[in-house]
Amino acid sequence: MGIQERKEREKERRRQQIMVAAKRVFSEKGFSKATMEDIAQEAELSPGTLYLYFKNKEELYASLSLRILQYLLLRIEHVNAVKGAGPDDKLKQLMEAMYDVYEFDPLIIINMFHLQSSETLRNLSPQLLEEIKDLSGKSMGAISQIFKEGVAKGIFINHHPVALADTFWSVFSGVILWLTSKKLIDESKDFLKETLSVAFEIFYKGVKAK
Amino acid sequence: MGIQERKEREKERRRQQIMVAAKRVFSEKGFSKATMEDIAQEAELSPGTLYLYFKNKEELYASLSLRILQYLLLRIEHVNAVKGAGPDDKLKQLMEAMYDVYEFDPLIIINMFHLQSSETLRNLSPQLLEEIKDLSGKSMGAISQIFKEGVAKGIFINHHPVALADTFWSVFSGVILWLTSKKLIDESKDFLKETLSVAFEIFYKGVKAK
Amino acid sequence: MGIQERKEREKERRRQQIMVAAKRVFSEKGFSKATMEDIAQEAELSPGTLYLYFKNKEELYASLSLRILQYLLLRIEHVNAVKGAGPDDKLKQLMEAMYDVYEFDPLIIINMFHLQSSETLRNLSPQLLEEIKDLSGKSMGAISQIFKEGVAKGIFINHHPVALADTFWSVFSGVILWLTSKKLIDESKDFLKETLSVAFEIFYKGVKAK
Amino acid sequence: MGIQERKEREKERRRQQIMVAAKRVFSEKGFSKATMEDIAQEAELSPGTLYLYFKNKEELYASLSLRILQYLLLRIEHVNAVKGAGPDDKLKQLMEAMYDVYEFDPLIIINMFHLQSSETLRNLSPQLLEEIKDLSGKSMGAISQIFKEGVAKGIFINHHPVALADTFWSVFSGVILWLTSKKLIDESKDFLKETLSVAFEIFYKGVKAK
DNA sequence: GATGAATGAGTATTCATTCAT
DNA sequence: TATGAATGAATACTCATTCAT
Repeated sequence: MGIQERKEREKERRRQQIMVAAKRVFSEKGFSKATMEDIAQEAELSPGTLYLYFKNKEELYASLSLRILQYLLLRIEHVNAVKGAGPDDKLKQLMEAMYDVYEFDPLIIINMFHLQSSETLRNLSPQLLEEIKDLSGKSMGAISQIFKEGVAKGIFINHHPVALADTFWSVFSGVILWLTSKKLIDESKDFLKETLSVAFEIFYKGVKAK
Repeated sequence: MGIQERKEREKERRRQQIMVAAKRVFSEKGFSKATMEDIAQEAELSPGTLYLYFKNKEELYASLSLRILQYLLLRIEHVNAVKGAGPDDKLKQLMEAMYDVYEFDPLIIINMFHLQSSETLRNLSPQLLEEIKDLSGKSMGAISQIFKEGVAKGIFINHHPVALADTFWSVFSGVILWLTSKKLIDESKDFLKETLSVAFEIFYKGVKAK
Repeated sequence: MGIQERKEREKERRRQQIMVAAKRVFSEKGFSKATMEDIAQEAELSPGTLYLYFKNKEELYASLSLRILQYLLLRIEHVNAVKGAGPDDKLKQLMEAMYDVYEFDPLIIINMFHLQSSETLRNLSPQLLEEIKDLSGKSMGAISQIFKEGVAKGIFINHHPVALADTFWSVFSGVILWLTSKKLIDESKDFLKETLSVAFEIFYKGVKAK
Repeated sequence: MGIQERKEREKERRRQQIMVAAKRVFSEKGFSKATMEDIAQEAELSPGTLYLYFKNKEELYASLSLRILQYLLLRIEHVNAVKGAGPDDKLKQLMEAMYDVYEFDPLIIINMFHLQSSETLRNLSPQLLEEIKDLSGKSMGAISQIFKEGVAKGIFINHHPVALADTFWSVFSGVILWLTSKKLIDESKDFLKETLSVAFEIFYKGVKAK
């Protein structure tokens, strides 16, 4: 078992090593332009080895999303679990959590969108697909929960919590993508943070009842 | 002259025919997965013919953006030109305009983002590139103008008009992309419209001073 | 018949117009890289029109050779026909004739070689093929005739006249191609003439008996 | 080390295998008409494999020239290095060397000419380009050296050694090309050898002083 | 005759994936 | 397990040739 375990750990280490390399390469070139050769080189492995750990290119890409989704859920649940904090506070903390997640892996937004391609989904193993769906659902549920409380207590405007959660996520991803497209992010992280602040301030003010 | 003119029109008709086909195919498969063969088949033409009207795949794709950008600018300028309307009204009309633009061509957001790729830009003819830059700039300028007025009159919160315009666009594109990724748009246009309304309402309330 | 004749002449004029353009384009780009579109543009005609006068690209190219071969034969026969001139004189005049032919159309050498490609021959009409073979044979025969006389009179070394004729032609084409490959011709026509002189001088001295 | 070495040798073997196939195919069809598919088939490999060993079609073609140039230089330098041999002898040996080179690879002439195309040069890697230029230069230099000696000793006519070297090469390539174009080479190697002899004899006699 | 738009077969090149070692 | 050489299907783009007008 000790041996079994060590092997298991070693295997996980390799997966991580590949994913780190893949993240860098996908991040720089995008999914289509990045080649498995690129990733193998970045990971200092041979192309063949990649296929020992990931079924194919799509699954390697998707597994990146899985990791970030895990982190996302962790952070959001942590916000939700704080005792004694009102929806107001939680919303603010949620904003910060989202920013941290983005810092942890700026690809998060692109990942989330790429994942939806039916072509991509077709190539994933059912197990991975299931995990991703599960994590996405839980994350959105946790965000909704915050809004549910706020609406229930009359602190937030009377919209369906899921709609508010969707809108919250939209604002966040919209800002990221917009700034990315304007090439403003690479030049200045401060600018991104500031713009996100403005966006959230507006969102926050707009969300409050009365 | 009649002949010259008719030929010109015929040529334009073909361009449109190809663009309509391209829009469908790109829309379904995305830029990388769509092949020129696909588009030719959809347009009921041979692959070679596409190249009589568009320099290459990138330029065909970009020309789709050009058309939508033209329509976008038209609508925004129209909003701005209304006499006697306050920033409040204009903002509401701007929201409606954006929705119309989206209905005119749902690919608008994806187009805008794809366009930024430096690889893409490299392959465009300087003329087309110039036109696109010009139109994008003008559109964003027109949106900023509305916010400039609102801020100047103390109706909107005191943020830089360009920042507000960016945020406005972010909210819009974020909602679209988010719902697209959830495959909710195809299933229900009403749901999109409603979600956009919620998002804009929140944005609108958040933007108002006091 | 007047009408018939005028049409005939008009048709010939067009053929010439196309051939002049083709010569320029082939000369600049070589056979494979030159496109029918290029030639049509140079001739200020449409691509389709080219096919009214020439069966295909190969035949257009071959017809250029035909013209130059006609001129070549004319010049060589003229040298041969001079009364009272000895083989010595004739050889010198032959050298000059060759140079004139080259000036008339520098493509002559390349043409002669390209023509041999079995792929090319396959695409020629039997009639054109026959004409070309006929002209080539006659030209080489006429050159051989000069050497035949020289050998018979003991003025030239005792080699088979055809071998000498082949060698003569080889020296000429060899110099042209060699200088072309060194890009020396375009830069200086004088250099070509001088090098040809040296080559012919050597040839001349080597050819003389004793 | 043993492994490293064996791999290296295996790799070189593959390069040779491809080059042999390429030589055959280019030889038969010429550069433009030969396809990479043809070559792959001849080499009993897949098209993709060719690109593991050669950057592109141009470079594969050029590498054929490189090999023949290496052999050419080897032979010429060997002639030049013979102690006690006069320019006369060396010239004769040079003739034989040239013939051997031709037998080693009959494509030599065509290769040399194709190489000059600026289009071709553009597609070569700088390293390969440099090697080719270097070898060509050295070969011509070595030939010139023989003539330089002959002229200095008053054995050869008083022309610039480089001019004589150019002429020598011209005669050689001219004969080859001319006979090739007449399809005489394939039918009878003896005929080529004889014609080359005649040509070189003439050249030799013409080159001698007095 | 002349046109030039349309064709579609042809080709170099790339790259995800496999498999013998 | 790991390798990386080999594969071969896939694809953007070109261009000689045709044919309706």
